[in-house]
Amino acid sequence: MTAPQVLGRRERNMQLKHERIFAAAAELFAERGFAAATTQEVADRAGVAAGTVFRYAASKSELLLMIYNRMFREAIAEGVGSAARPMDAVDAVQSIVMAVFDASMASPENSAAYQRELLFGPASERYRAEGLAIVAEMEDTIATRLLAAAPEMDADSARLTAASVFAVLHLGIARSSTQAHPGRDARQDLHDQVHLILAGPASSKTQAGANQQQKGNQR
Amino acid sequence: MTAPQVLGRRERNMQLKHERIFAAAAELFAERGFAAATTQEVADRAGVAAGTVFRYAASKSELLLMIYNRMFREAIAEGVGSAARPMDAVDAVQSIVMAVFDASMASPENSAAYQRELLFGPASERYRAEGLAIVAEMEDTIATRLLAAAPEMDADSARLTAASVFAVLHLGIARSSTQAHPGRDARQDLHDQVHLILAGPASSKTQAGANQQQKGNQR
DNA sequence: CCTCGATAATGAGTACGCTCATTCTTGTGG
DNA sequence: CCACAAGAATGAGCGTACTCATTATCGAGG
Repeated sequence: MTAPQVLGRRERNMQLKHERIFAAAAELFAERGFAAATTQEVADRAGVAAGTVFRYAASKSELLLMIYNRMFREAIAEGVGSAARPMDAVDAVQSIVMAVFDASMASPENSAAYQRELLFGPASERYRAEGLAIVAEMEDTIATRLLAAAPEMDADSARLTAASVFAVLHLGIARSSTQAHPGRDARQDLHDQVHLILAGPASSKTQAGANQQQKGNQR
Repeated sequence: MTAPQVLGRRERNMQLKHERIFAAAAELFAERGFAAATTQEVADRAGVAAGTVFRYAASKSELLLMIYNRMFREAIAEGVGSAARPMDAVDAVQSIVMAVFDASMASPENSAAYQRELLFGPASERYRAEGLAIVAEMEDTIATRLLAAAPEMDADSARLTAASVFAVLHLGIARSSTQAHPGRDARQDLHDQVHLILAGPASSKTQAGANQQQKGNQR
């Protein structure tokens, strides 16, 4: 259905191995967590030798990036989707941010590891570059949305504001795994932070107003 | 000979070893970078066995946290100090943020590693907890300063805004080591981001304008 | 079909962070 | 001064991510 099968056995096998390794890693990370899973286990489950894993991913982290880049992209798409209907720009950005955050909460520990590897890992690696490109796209989308709602704003401010929104999202995901602020509702805090960044302190009527809005009304 | 010697040889030796290990780690990380230095080298330079290092620091990361917590604290104090004279609240926060950022630029790679370990490391460790407390203090200081300038603002908004400022600083330090945005001036971007967060999009004229603004313009 | 160059796969080897059973040191009571 | 308990120091050993010389496999040309 896709391309004509000009693939020889060699390329075919490589493609299958790539898929098996990817799938094995995804399963193991989901079952036991990124930190606890070993590359040997990934190799075993994929039915390849230990060294073979590293012909398909430069590092263990790259396996995580491969897997979560997809999740990240899909969450953004979902958030953009629910922002499609006419909507206040702030709410549109919120729906993107909260979609990513909610997706992260499916496995907070692995998502935190993803954020860590994405932003602090070696830049040379392929899937990290891909992940950073997704971040850049997300920031672009947000900046564009802000500009559409406020054409008098200059482009650089919109871009920097979008970067700040991502920074807050990044730290929100990071802190959700390590219970740095145990008493707080991380989701609500993130929502309020984005609101404060986009609408400014002046526009927040009261804290109660920002804080008490219904949990379910985002999307 | 200095303090009253109530210490036995035992405690005295432990104290000296702690200092030697701390100093050896600081030197090695400065010379070769955190990632390249090994705990064996730290032990050798401190004149102790490999295992002894781990009686004084729970992990290699803890060595880094020990060292950079001090730098972080001092940078904040310096920033707070230069914000002591009467000053616009936005500028006061800027002086804190930029002091930390500038201090980080003395060794961007290690500072990025510090941010990584601080926010993503295991919470149980002693020096990480200490570092997080410094972050909390910094956010408190910023929140208090914002409230002083705008008493009508509610406390939670100030706190969340301060957290956003830290998030942007954190990511700024992270990106300064990995050249994620090569064409950009990271310092200027950080400055502008803080300005946008604190003063809101409406008040920003241009990038240059944000940089060159007068000190006296009240909010 | 056979040969042979290219390259994919292998798995023992390496480096390094960290552990822990053992050894050494210190302070104390007799 | 000696014996001994507490606990600090040691360093060989372990687990794991990653490497690389060697081996297995593929595909093209004869």
